[in-house]
Amino acid sequence: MRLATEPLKTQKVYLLLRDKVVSGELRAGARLPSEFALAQQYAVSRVTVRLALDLLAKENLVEKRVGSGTYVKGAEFGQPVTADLSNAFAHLIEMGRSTAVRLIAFEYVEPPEKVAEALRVDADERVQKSVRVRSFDDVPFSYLTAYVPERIGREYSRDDLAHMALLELMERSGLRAETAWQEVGAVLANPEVAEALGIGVGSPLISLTRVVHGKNGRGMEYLQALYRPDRYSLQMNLVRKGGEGSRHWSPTSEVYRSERAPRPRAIKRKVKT
Amino acid sequence: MRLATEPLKTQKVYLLLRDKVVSGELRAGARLPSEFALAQQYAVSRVTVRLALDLLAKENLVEKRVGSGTYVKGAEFGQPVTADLSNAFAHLIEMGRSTAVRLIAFEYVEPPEKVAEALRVDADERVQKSVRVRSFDDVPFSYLTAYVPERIGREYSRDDLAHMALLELMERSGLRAETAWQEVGAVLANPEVAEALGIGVGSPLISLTRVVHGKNGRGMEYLQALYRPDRYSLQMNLVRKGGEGSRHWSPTSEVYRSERAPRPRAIKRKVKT
DNA sequence: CAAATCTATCTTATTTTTAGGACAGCTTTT
DNA sequence: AAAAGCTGTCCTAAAAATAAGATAGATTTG
Repeated sequence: MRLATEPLKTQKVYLLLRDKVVSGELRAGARLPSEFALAQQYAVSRVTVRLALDLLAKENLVEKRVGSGTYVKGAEFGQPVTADLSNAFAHLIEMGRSTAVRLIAFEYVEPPEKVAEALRVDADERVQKSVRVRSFDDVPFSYLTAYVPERIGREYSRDDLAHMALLELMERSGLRAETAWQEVGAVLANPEVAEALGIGVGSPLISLTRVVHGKNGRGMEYLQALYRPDRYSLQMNLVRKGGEGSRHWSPTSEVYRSERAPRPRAIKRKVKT
Repeated sequence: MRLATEPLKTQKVYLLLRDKVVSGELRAGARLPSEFALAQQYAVSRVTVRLALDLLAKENLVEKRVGSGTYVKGAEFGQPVTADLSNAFAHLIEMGRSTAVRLIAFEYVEPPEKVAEALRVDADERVQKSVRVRSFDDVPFSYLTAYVPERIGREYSRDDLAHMALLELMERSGLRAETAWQEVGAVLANPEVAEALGIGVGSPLISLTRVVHGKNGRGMEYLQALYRPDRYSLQMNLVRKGGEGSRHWSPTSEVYRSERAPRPRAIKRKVKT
């Protein structure tokens, strides 16, 4: 297994500057301080600053102009292609349709403790574990690990899974999802996931864990989803409902942002012989 | 400015292992693979693995036993203390009450472009920028950067902000939030944030960006929140609404997980003279 | 009790990163 | 046109991180 990243100080300067650019603290078109000035500011050598800037340039966040300076290259990532979907469930189905899926793993295994608990499967029951990578415009953006009780999993084939959304398959089998719980967090990409998503090990990922229950309260699906935050984000609109005194907010929609930079970003990885 | 962190590969192995421990993939009491095995697995030297493990041990996440192995030291963070709140808005207020806040910055500035756009402030209008760190049990878990149009910001004092939730202050001034948009993502901690949250640079964070609009459609607040995923998570329950054919899901509540490990974790930082 | 396994410690060598500077050439300003 | 300031490139040296292996002592297993 290979661990590849930017060196230490470089990485740090890179992150600091990236933050300033992305957050908008440095506006589009603005010139960054000179490499020398930055070097002094962060108490590192010019070499280091230079490496950091090169990373930003490769990401298309800044532009270096010889003899002039380094400029923030914003303004292009203004209009992300978004698909506004009116509810969560349709969203899931839609995702299954409009994006390409690669099925990486498909097997029946003993469930990890957490999964067994969440799905409330019988002690001896096995679960179907599948790993899928979803892409949009040939750029992978999500890494999905799903666990489904065997009795449910047998209702569809390996091939089905590669073509249809999981919940859609379940609907087809007459199973109806009733309730779901989900949790959002952030994790770092491990080598396996990093490879599949074309990012560096240690990149930040959105983690979404969802447990779907059916009518009888038994678990239907345990999903662990990892998303590249630059390619996918969870968005929601909240509207205050009810009258004057009410403090109730209600989400109205979830938005799926597919794109930010126009072209598939080159896979950044150091390859050693 | 001083940049201090763990070395590169060490840092990475540390983060990867930490993730496995915190996420529960490695259960409390379980023995990690031997140092040698880990070294092979991650293709690094034993020295590196060792450094990473030492960091985990210092954090009290694992325990090293001479001659035996390294063990996950969990069991304490079994039951996250959760406060189940029935809606988003009350949630925000509640957060303001039950947790301690440290006001790091409070000033009136020209808004970053993004903010100006989102809030639709006048070209020359300034905004109040505040940075707050919220703690629970003396452990910081969120880093909040809020922008409020000056005319609204003047309605309350610096001191108010250190004691009450922002939206609550607005309500007090007779302003009502009507709609909001929010986006969830993941980012890496930069040195500033890392310092404030007591974590290492490059740790993963949940990023939540929210824009709150009032009645007239003008912006009231632009919030950029960063959360430690091990101390805070966004949870929601979804319930299918409507009859047979309906595919509508509706969130019912948001849950705030305040705690995971019992005691304030020591701030891990290398201090260089 | 012996064998196997594991962590602790130390040593040496190699690789990678960073520092610090010099200089050429391009751009902008004066 | 000259001056000032900037990036691109190259070089040398120091510092830091990592690799790889040997050995000692603790612990567990058979």
